[in-house]
Amino acid sequence: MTVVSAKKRDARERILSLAEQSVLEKGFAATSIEELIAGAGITKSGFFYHFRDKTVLARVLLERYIEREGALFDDLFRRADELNEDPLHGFLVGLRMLAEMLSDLPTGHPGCLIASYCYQERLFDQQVRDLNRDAVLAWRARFRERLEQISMRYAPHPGVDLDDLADMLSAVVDGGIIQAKVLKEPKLLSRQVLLYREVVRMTFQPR
Amino acid sequence: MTVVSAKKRDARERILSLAEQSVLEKGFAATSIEELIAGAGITKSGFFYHFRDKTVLARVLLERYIEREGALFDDLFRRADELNEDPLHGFLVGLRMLAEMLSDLPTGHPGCLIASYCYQERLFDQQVRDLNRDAVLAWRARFRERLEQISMRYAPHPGVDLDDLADMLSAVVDGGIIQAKVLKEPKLLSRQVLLYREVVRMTFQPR
DNA sequence: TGTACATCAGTGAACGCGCGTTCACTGATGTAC
DNA sequence: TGTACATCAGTGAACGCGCGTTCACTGATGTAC
Repeated sequence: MTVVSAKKRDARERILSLAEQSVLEKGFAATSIEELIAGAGITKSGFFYHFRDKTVLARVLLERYIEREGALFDDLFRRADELNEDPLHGFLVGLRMLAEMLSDLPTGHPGCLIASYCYQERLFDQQVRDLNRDAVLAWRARFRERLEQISMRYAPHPGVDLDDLADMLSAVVDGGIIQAKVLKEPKLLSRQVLLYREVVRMTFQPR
Repeated sequence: MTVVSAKKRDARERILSLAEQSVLEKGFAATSIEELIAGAGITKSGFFYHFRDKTVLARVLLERYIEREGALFDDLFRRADELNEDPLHGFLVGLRMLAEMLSDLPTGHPGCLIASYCYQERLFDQQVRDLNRDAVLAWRARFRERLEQISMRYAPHPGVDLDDLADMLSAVVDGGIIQAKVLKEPKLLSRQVLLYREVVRMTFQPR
């Protein structure tokens, strides 16, 4: 009940959040258990009480990330849909809300764990790689379904494949995160999302 | 002159190419000098003859990558321009050539070193981070210049900013590489480039 | 209500291994005169 | 053409440090009867 005992209760959660930040900034291999326990205020054995070994940390970290970000997106686009009955307008509103949410992050987006793991894939076992794969497929399915709804009312521009257009949103976000981080221009990411929004508008614009 | 002496002469080059591959698959921290010298067939001291320490390897690796990829793109789009006097058609042809080049890579694109370094930025010193930054800005300038040429003949779709459209190509490539790697769908990357090409067409299409 | 036992969330000390780095040295090739 | 010296591309052995992991143990809290 006291602050101390409340702190004690979620040492595991503190480790996870410290680990996520460190992995996004230095990579998984360079994220040492030593630094995590120093930050979380427990001993090394305490770490191994919560995670059998470092590979378990990698898996839990990714599962947590996928679930959190998935819920965030689903929630955001559900809210956008409630404001609109037209699927195109709903998607456009959702994209605008996404851009606003991203531009509200004061220090910019901290990074995508899927991208980070992708560039260190040989550090991870098959289970983690499959997790990553399924996450990317889930993003595709998410947006693909919306685009399909839209295409039932508005004819898409010929030559634009809906699967590709669905993938493009994830690609633009992942690529935008990288550019924004490297250039230290946080706004770049939300600008890319707004440009993607424009692409969607052009794609379904009557010709 | 013999195979052996020729091999001996470019141990440094062998280290660099082994290192690049390993960094793209495991990250910089997990790429050990030990594995590089085993692959290159020299001793550890041999490595330190060529690179004062590991940070020098990181810098040389990135410089080499930036120069190589820059030359590749410049060459590709110069060839495309020579076939076309219209800047829009030249760019569209260049993008098609890029997509073809990418789809010809049998095992898919090996990865972008800039993206890899970005997700491990705290491992590197300011010099390397600046190198990365300048590289991203160079990509933006490259494409931005082309888009400007095009916009002098064709009015861009309102609401499409040319800087953002320039960044979008890099973003789509970086994001496409990640998705292609994670899904093990090499074709995804060239499909994204072709979709970007379609976006350029839509942007400059007369309305 | 009291006691016995189980579970939770750790502690403390030790382990071996691999890592990046240093240092004195060396054989082959190139250059000056 | 022969000799002296310099440079190039390494070798071999040793270094200490930090890393992930193990193991026996522990105090606080929860549960059964």
